[in-house]
Amino acid sequence: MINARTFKGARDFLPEQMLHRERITQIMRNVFKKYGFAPMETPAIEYLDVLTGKYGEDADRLIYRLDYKTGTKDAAALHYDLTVPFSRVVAMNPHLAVPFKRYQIQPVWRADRPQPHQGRFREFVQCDCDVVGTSSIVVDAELVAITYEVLKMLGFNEFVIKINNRKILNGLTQYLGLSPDMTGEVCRSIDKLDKISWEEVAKELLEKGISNDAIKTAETLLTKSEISLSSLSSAFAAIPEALEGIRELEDMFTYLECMGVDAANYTFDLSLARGLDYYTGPIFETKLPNHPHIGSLTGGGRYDNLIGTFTGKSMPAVGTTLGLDRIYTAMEQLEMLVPMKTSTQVLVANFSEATVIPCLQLVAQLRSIGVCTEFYPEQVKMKKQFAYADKQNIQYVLILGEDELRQGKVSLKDMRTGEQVIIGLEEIEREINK
RNA sequence: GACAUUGUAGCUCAGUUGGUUAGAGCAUCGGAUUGUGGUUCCGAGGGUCGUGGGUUCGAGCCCCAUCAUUGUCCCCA
Repeated sequence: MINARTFKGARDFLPEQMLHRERITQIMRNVFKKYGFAPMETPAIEYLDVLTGKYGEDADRLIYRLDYKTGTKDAAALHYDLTVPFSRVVAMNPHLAVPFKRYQIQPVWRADRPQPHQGRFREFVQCDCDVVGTSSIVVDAELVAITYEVLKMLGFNEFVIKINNRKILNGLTQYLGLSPDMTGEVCRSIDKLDKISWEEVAKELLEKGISNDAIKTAETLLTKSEISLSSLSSAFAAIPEALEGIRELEDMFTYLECMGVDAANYTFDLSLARGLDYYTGPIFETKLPNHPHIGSLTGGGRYDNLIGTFTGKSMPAVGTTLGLDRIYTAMEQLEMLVPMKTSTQVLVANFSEATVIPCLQLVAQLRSIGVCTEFYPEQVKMKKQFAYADKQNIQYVLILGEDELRQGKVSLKDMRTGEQVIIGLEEIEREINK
């Protein structure tokens, strides 16, 4: 016998999960389309060299390499995200009308340690929307607006979209008198500020060889609960790159406000870093402040140099990912998902041999007017059929038995209230839509 | 990859200083005079106690190994 089991970090989704997941992605699709994004897909499998060298050293180790022909030019891997494959597509299709806006919903794979409670898996679904071909910060703002709109529609209230800019972080490193190649290290440490105290971060920075002076300087900027962009711009007055980043964010916030995004749900956060190497401009990430153990729900940013790694010519691009599994995990833990086992609204009971034909005609009629209807396939006790409806959370049971057939009527029971009425066929639709 | 945690029925767990035939709740299935669920009552099935060694007259319990789990870190959606 073979031990039936799922691969570590991968999951099956039964109907009660899939109904929710489909609802979530449907909301996303609708919002993406409303903002002018069109669907796209890329293969799950890519040549290894297409993927490597874009994410940073740590992340490269998490790419799922396939054993197939290792060490050859054909070395392959499962895609680690959807942004890099998308960039490859853009590089291969130079005549795309820009700005090109696409969304893409597919599983991705990462070879790290699963932590389901935090919403971390090896196989998980990313829902990306990206725009290439424009440097306008308007689209960066639109991506944040999309994130806001989707999360609001799903019923989230206490979420924060943190926004920062790689240009500001580069400026910060300069400001601290550190060499540019320290930016990554410094960012990784300060990024932890939402989880650990400044003292612990400072200790980590010291271990990384950052001078005490630099740490002291950093402290004045990072330990203010919320440092404003304007106060930062006076601190960074002599650093042109940082000033540019600050201006971009000021514009972004203006746009967000006029698009009606609630300021309670987004904030500038100097400590937001994001690990992926390819980001160049604004970056953003959504967290639930009351549930910090759940990783970021969404994350994205501008990556103006990524497509250039395939073409040699840089091309502005910005995108964000909505993490279906993170969102789902959060909704599960916050008890935002009402139990659902089926879309069926009406179960027609199978009373006897003599009523099968009229029942099937009734079922067809209900389906033709868009009512999701099931006919119980076997003639078993009513008790069993009602118990099935109950277990499946089907709201209505319809009986067309011999008595009803004689009267030309049906019995309709509302399983939630327990009420049962005898009505004519033409009244069914009105009754279940009551 | 580092540290910690836990492995007993499908699930959640009891199981005394080591002592007969390993228990409960939930879930599943069947029944309570044959046209009605979610409440109740009765009954049934289901476990080589993660695996392999060792100690012992005797191991679910003690020892060693191994596999797996879960959590934190790292990093991320």
